[in-house]
Amino acid sequence: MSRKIPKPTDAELEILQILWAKGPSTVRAVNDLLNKKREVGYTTTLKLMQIMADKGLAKRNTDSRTHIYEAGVEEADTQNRLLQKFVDNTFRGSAMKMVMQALGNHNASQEELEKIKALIEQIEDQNKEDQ
Amino acid sequence: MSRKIPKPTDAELEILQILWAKGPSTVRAVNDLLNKKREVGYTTTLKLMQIMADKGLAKRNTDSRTHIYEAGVEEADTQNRLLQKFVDNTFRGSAMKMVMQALGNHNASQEELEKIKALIEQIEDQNKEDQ
DNA sequence: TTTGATTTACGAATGTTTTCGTATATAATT
DNA sequence: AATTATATACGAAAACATTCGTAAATCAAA
Repeated sequence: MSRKIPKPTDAELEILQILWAKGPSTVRAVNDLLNKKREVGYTTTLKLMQIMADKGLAKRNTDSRTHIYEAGVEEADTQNRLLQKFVDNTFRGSAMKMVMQALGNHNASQEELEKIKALIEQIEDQNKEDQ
Repeated sequence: MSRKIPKPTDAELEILQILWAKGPSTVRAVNDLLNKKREVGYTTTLKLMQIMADKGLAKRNTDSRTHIYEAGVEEADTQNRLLQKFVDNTFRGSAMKMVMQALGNHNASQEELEKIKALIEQIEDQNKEDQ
């Protein structure tokens, strides 16, 4: 059993963001949060979360009448998978091209730049070891 | 006239990549290239390219019987728009988080890292001027 | 207990994207 | 000229994603 968990759709990703940020939640709670951004019917959210549970994108606890849902996939893993696909589709696989564009567009603070520099140094050290 | 050009779908983006890379092309040429990656029927590609022409995502020259299509949107612009949306959806708007993940995942060469470092310095200089 | 509120389940309508069959026209080949 | 190959046009089927109405069950309040 246990088939491969599919790529979340946009609406599913929106819900995953909430589950990742808030942890185990009711449909009501998720729907309330969604409605701070845009209008969504309760049963719409319910249906999506049921589908997500089917797909394995979410887990649910049905012990009490009010079911509790939590993310069934890890945030970093999922982001990486989506990132990989996005880079392939949009930047023809060139992660570096994307990074350059993102850096160029975004108004990076000094603090952020320092973090990136630190990471780059780390990678450079790694590269040296690999030689 | 000239209404807003919409975000390309996945299949449309795949075709745009080819048009960006190869320049003006026939449906046949695009379809052949697509088929190196996955099986697609000729009329499927044709239909998509016609839709893209309708939307403004592609331009076409119908002078000869065999129409010539070219990209109707610029590569960098389109990538940036899609990047913005992707960062919002997947990284809750944090471009930096995404950059860090991309750098971490990807096996960056020394040359690539140098480019990024150069860009960072450039941004830092910019930041200083802004003070 | 009766009424009203909240929840899940189910199915179907709606909307969008992708795919392709068929018809028709034009060009190339024999 | 007749046949075959290649092209566009059109429409609709198929696949997928989103939305919501309605019913049934459970809980809370009057």
